[in-house]
Amino acid sequence: MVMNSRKMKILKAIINSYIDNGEAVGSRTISKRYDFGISPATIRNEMSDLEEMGFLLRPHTSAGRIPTDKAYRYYVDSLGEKILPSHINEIRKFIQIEVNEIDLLLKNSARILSQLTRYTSFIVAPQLKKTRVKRFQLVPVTSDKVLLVIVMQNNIIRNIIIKLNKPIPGDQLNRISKILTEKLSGYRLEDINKNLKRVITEEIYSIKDSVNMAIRDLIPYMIGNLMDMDDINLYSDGITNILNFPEYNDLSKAKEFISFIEDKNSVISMFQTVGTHDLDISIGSENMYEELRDSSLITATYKLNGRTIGKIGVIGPTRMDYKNVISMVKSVSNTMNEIIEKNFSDKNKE
Amino acid sequence: MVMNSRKMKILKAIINSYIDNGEAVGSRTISKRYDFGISPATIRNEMSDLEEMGFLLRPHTSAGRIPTDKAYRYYVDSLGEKILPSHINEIRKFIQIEVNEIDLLLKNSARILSQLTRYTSFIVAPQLKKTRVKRFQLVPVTSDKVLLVIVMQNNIIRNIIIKLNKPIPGDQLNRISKILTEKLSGYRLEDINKNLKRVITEEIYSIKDSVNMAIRDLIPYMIGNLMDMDDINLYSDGITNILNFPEYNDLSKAKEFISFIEDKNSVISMFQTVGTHDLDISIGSENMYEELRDSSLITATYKLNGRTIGKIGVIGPTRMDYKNVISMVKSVSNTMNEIIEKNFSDKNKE
DNA sequence: GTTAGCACTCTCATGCATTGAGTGCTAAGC
DNA sequence: GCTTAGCACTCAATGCATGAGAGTGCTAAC
Repeated sequence: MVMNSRKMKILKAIINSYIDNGEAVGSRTISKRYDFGISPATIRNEMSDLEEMGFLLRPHTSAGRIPTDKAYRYYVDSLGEKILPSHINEIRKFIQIEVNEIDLLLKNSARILSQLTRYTSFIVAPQLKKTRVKRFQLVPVTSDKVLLVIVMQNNIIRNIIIKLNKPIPGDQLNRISKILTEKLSGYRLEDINKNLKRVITEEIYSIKDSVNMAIRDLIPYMIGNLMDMDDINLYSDGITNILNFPEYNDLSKAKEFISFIEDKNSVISMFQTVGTHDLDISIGSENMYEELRDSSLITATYKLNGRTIGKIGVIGPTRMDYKNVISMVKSVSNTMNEIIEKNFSDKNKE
Repeated sequence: MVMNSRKMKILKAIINSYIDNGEAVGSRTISKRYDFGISPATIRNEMSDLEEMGFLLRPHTSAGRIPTDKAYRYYVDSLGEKILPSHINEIRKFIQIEVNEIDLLLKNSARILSQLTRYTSFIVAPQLKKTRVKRFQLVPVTSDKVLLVIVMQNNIIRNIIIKLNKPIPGDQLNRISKILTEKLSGYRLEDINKNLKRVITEEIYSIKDSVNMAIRDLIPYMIGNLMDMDDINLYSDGITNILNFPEYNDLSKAKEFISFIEDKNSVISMFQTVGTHDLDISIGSENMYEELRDSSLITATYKLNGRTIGKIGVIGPTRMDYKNVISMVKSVSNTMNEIIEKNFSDKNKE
């Protein structure tokens, strides 16, 4: 049995109809709604073939047919690269081109993505451990606490509050900040923590300066805290959107799904199983996780200086409006790239 | 008709039973489960009285009776102040006594509160506008961006990134930070923004110093950004917990509830309608919001230096395990107070 | 004042027949 | 040989009747 253009037309019609209504479609429906110039009986024959080929299945004898994961895959592949970004203006307006804090950008992007698609959106924040440090600044808070502000080379900023055993005189903090910046800028966060730990410590310890003792006191706390800071951050939005879809009218199913996507760790490892292309689509059974066997996942990346620094994604039922969702995911990722480029790229290096 | 001790015993038995099972309770059930030494028929008479008094109602003739909001109110009032905090160790362990960032404390508190109660928890973060500033520190980010770190007198820290028109030389930033701290520390954030805006501006403009021009450039941006920072922050957790309760098996009801509590603004204004006691309870129809007519809200406050700075709350069905929830809300609020006292109070003033 | 007995009410689950959508097959038509 | 009208068949969904079960109110006896 081989696919031909008429089978293809019918398959697409079935998929579109099913995506619209969520109801199994029969031969008469297709014949009436689309004017293919062939009778329901003929369509029945073709549908029977498509079923044999694994593109359709019947929930039960007297229902119509619904597309299989294979059919969605075929459909999505046939859409190809033709899908254009859309809603660009809406997205830009909502996300704001001028955004200074990357966290806000990610949060807003997750929100607009879930609002546009009506599905659940996720955004994996950039991991900082591979990022290089540009500057340290210590700020006194109380007698036994200092704030360590870290400015990364990509202009992302992180705060760590460090509790000291011995207070460091306030007037020494600027001097120490300067030394830390001199000695440590350009290193990756993870290197400061691991490999270079000893080297750096020695180098800094050897400083002939009045603040030597204060630094000695500070360093261990700093190293301990740097890594805590870097757990992967995840933004999500529209988790309860799925309650609007008939496939989750079964509450136990909805709960299973929600408890999966509410678990930060499962979602993060889910993101690690998908590809790393600019756009990846994972349909139903293609997902590694049992809990997502009825869901599709559309992911894209966002970049800084050409390097992927994070991922965004939308999860919805396999009966998903792929065309639109793909286009929106593309748009949001493009817009994010543009904004990140503008606000955080190397061009802005001091 | 007047309440007597037997009626009271029966009413409490009915409420407890209904809280446990969520099923209307009949006279035989009470007679069997509790050994009151009276027959179902007698209980029936008493129940009939209680119904007349407005404490019970029947969903339909052949069902048992369920408590009204008035009954819950009576029940809760009769619990009085006797309820003791519980789960203290669990809470402390989870929240961590040593917490440096208040945001983390709030997030963790919301989580443990929803996990313990199995309902939805909320925490309203402290508003900063009434808080006084302790220190400013500017940190260079790029040539056209500086980071303004604000340390409040309660040791809460906020970052604002300010985009400049004219770059400020890096070596002037520490000097400017010092001037800003000298001139502005002790003022409330809102005063810096509003009333004192002009005065402060003039005072700072009058500084005879080489950095005068830089400050003139900075101030307008700073003032514009200060207020943005202060939208009320809300943490919530366990929103989907309600799906576990039979009263929300009706999906449309669940959706109505979820879309209400997912809307930050409704929740914040809801918190503004409840009392400001250490503990407030709002049962079913006592709530101002139509969407909460079947829900109860238990709120408490948390304090810093004896002044209420925020609220915490739990929302669940009116058929709520009041005794336990009240006790847990009390515990969490107590633990928060303790931690805040330890880590953020005036005692830690420099 | 308490309680056993009883008629009554109402929901819920079950079973059964009906309906309707959809299919596959066959035979006739182009 | 492809297309299609006709028809028997299947199966979920719907509606309806029925009985069981839980609970009540009332009455009369204790």
